[in-house]
Amino acid sequence: MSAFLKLKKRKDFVRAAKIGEKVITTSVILQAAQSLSPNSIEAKFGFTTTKKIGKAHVRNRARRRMRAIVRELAPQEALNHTEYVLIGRRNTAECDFNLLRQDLKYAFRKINRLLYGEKDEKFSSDSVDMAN
RNA sequence: UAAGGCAGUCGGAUAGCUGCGCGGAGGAAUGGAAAAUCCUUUCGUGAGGAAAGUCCGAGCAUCAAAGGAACAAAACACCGGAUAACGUCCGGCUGGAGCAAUCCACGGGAAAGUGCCACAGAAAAUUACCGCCUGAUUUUUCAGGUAAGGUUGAAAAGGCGAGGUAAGAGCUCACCGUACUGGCCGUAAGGUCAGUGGCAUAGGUAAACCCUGUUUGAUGCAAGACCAAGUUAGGGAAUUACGAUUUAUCGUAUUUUACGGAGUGUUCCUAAUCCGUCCCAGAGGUAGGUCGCAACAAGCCGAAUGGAGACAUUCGGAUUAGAUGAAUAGCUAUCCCCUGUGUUUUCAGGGACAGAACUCGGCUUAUAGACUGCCUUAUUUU
RNA sequence: GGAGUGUUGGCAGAGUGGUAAUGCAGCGGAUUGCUAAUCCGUCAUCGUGAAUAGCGAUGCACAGGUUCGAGUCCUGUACACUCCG
Repeated sequence: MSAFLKLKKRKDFVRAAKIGEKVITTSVILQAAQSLSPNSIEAKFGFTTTKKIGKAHVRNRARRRMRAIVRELAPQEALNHTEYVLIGRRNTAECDFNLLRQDLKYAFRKINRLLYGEKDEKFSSDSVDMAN
């Protein structure tokens, strides 16, 4: 099993886009929404790469790089009961990996603040503790 | 050595750490147990020559049977061969390009018919404006002959030269082209030699309709098969027969054969199937899952034999991708190659085209760079 | 994965194989004291040129082919859009 749970339904992706919050960086776009079902405790992730960013092998590469970073950052940055959607951009497949990591880290922190406000900072830190 | 042509091979390599899909094996948990799910350890394995475009041909599956006939629609088209099949491949022919090796060509039929050929031009298909010649008339016309010369155009009734004539004309002749006939060579397309016809068989276009011949049923793994949560539930009205009675209600049974109807572009045939009192539910089947589908194939590699070759036959050998919001990644080091700076080292940047989705045979398109073999031409040396 | 449709000036949109229509926008001029409306002209690109004159060449997504001649017919490529669960 992979280190994180995946989003599989189109419905979930659309909900994250419409209801949820959105943060845009130069290398990647992050969307997030609170999970509906009470059963799912852990954070879930989905990846989108449109035809706009390139041909099939470029899209594959972008998706793999995003997945690699999420695997690295998810334990520290992602919150429980939340569904995240990452959308690839034109330079996702080619840019420096460190830049991608910085962008995503920033995006995670900003979106968590937007989603839960300042109050839930504690909750966030709790989850980090739990993850650790 | 330089330039070129053809055929073929490869498509960065190695190591380490952290991870992912699939398969095998072991362990732990849930569970009465099995199955199943999930966690974990370990071993194995994990993109291409085009995986691409979806342009052809097959397997496979469904449509009652892929069975027959006609029509419609579509594709193909020099000749011979190869192949499971093909619009593919091989060898030849014809025409064209090149000094040559070699390359290119949808390359049947225009004397079955129909259409179209703008503008220009007398005329774009059974043509005659100017002209030339003869005769009449007379000072510009008429009748006849002619298709040499002129203009237009992409294209104007074989070309060129000589004879001939009132002027001309294949009218006659030589050479070339072309058509027909015959001999020889070739399986054939065709080649070649000889003869004959003067060519009234009078132009082009079939990637215009069409004609001739050959081939093709349709739909594509989102085909299709199986399991199946949830949801819904049941019966109601009618025909006929019988029985009961409250004489218009209830109960039970029935709606068979014959006959009619039905269906893959259309019509028909063969034999089979289904439906037939009607409506609706049920029969089933949605979400989801399993199979199809993962090591076996008209496949690949090597050798021998046959063949001019495509290829065939025989023998031997190798083989583990299998996802389904979809696995092959991230980082580091060393080497290799390219570009820049440049004497070199160092340094910096970069690594073509591109990602399996049921499986094969082709075609087409994209592709940095490297290598191998053979052939042609030119130059130099021996 | 599969099945189809399309691409024409800045925008919309016609176009039997034979001179690339038309409308809107833009630009120039007329009209007006000024503007709007109206009317007239121009309006793809390049070269030549003093020139928004004239002339020539290239243009209908791109590249080949058939034809005397392709926006149109044939083949391939690119891009855009639609449908099938």
